[in-house]
Amino acid sequence: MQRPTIKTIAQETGLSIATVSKALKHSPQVRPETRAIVIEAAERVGYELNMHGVQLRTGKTYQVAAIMTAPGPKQNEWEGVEYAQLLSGISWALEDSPYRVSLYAVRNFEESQAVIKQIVSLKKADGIIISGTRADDPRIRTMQAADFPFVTYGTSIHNAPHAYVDADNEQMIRVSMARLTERGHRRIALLNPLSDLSYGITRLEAYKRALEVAGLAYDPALVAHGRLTPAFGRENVLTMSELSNAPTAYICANEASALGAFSGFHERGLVHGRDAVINATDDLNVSQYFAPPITTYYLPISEPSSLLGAYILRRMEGEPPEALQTLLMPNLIERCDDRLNPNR
Amino acid sequence: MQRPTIKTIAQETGLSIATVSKALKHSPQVRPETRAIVIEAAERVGYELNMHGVQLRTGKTYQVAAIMTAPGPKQNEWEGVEYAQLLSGISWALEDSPYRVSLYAVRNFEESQAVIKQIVSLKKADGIIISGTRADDPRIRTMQAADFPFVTYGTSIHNAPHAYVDADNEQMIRVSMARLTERGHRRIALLNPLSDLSYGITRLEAYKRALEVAGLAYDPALVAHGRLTPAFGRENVLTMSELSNAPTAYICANEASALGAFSGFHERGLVHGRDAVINATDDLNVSQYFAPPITTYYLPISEPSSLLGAYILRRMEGEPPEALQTLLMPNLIERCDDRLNPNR
DNA sequence: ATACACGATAAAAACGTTTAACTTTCTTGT
DNA sequence: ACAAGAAAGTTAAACGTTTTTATCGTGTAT
Repeated sequence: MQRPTIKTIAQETGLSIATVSKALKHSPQVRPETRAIVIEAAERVGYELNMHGVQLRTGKTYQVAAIMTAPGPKQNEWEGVEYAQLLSGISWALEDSPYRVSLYAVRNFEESQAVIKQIVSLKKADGIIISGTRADDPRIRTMQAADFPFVTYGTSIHNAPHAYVDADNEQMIRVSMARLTERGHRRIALLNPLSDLSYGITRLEAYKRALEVAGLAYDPALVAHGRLTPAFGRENVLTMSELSNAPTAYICANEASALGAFSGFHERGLVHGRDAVINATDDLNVSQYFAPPITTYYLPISEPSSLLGAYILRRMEGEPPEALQTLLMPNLIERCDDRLNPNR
Repeated sequence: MQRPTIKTIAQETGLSIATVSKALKHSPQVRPETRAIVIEAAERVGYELNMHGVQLRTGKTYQVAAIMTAPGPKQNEWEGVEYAQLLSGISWALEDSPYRVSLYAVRNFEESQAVIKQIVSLKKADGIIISGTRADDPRIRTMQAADFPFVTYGTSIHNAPHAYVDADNEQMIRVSMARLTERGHRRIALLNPLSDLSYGITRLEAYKRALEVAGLAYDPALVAHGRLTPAFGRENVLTMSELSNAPTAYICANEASALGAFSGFHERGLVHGRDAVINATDDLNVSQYFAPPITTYYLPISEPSSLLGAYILRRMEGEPPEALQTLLMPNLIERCDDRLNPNR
């Protein structure tokens, strides 16, 4: 038994395939009664739209490309793990639409650039979702030049307006810094993502402004940029804690680097809350299981991810990008007093 | 300017589209000289195969469906994070093929069953990769009944032979247990995945056999089944450590539950190496950053994931499933002596 | 010389859908 | 009563590819 097509329904109902097609798409050109007949027949024979026919005819792919930058197969660092939740969130947001998530894993920025050019020029998808945006991102320019729908996870600084979702990094750092300086911290380290990433820049600038407000000097030795792995967090605690004027607080850009920072504490014999404290941003809700639990900004990854999915749908329907821009403010979870206490 | 098709090449060369099509697919029906002309013209005009035409004509989708079971959007536990690396590994394995990874996020087993039935009956993909296999897995039966190519991450126990990749859980538990009993442990807790999962059963049975070998009694109070979140690890340490005869070693099925176990230690004031030890399986290489680092079985997730990709390709080409079965043995990394030492 | 096979190419049909253009029937305003 | 227009269908073409079948020389055996 062959899979039924609109032709099957046409024969079944005595109508033409054109009418069947129109009826199924709720075209006003067909009478409600006729439509009812078609729908009934469709259900009776178990009809399901064959996307291949649609794709060929319309040129639409009904694919949303998710570009996932992950380090090569050989590097097995704990990095980018939040991508799993990000992808499933996007996937769920598209659930009731005809769109599917098509995965493009790339190793680095250059590859992502090449992949995006390909998707755009060969129209391998109808929309693109990228992350890891740079201050001036050439991928964004590529997609804008081709008028191709896309949403970014992360803002850009020098690009023309586009749809994005991001955490409010500026506010996070501002509040974090105020809170720490209030509690007596004078030497605060910033463990930041790679310096070409847009949110790295945002965070650094907010950090500098906060120092100024608190009347503290900016010391480049307390700022590190790198891939946000546990190794990165560990290395920097090892180095910075040896400074003559070591930091008493570390602000980690994610949970992985925070875990690594703890590892550095352990190695150096530092006690959290006595010698220094760690604050972090966490979108996997894992910092509460650290020993001790630490103060974090928590933004459940499901929120930005479902927004990304919703926004790409609306973008593909032609909604202007200006209406699709959101900065989400993570929740401050104070698991720790974060004042240094010499008796601990 | 329109995108060039085989028709463009046909006009360009004066050949028919049939010949062009055959030439491009290296059919023996066309002379080498003719083929050379076609290839040259194709490159000159920048021809790229349009998959939609192929898909409609051949019925092949060139999609590999990756079924990803992740808890619903509302639950933001640190679970399933290794999926990101798993997906990127699969995606890379398919890189040089015409196949793409199409993501299907599901919330639970029932949904995955429904999704698989749909993919199989509506031929929404050419192959399927699933994980979280059960002892007797109905999804496997569905796919086998339809003679649909698939590979599982995880073995099954009662199903007919199929292509799979898995870690060697039996050996892992056997060696782990021998090592711990050798070091004097008499009360060993097993933090296991959900009991309907195939590898949960494998691990439990290996655990029981190891107890027997060591002449130790099986105590159900030392075995827990559940979703492998940090919360799970923590809860079980909290409970088990209160037993009159508390365990001196915890074997955790993944790094998330191990992290949670540490959190339980901290809560109860237990010291790792003095009161008890934690061993784990880890495919993200994160246990080395625990404080202290713990002994783990480490299997870089890139290995099984690239195998999964390679196997589904071979399976779709018709290779029999019996040739595509691999148990990978993780590396034992001893970061800790794991003997209890009261002076620590 | 004639039939035959063979090698290389062309013609045509098909996959399932959408949509522009057309036809027929019915309604409506004058 | 009649032209104009709307409403509801139908016809046919098109998207890009593969594949079956047909065509046409050309070389070979009888």
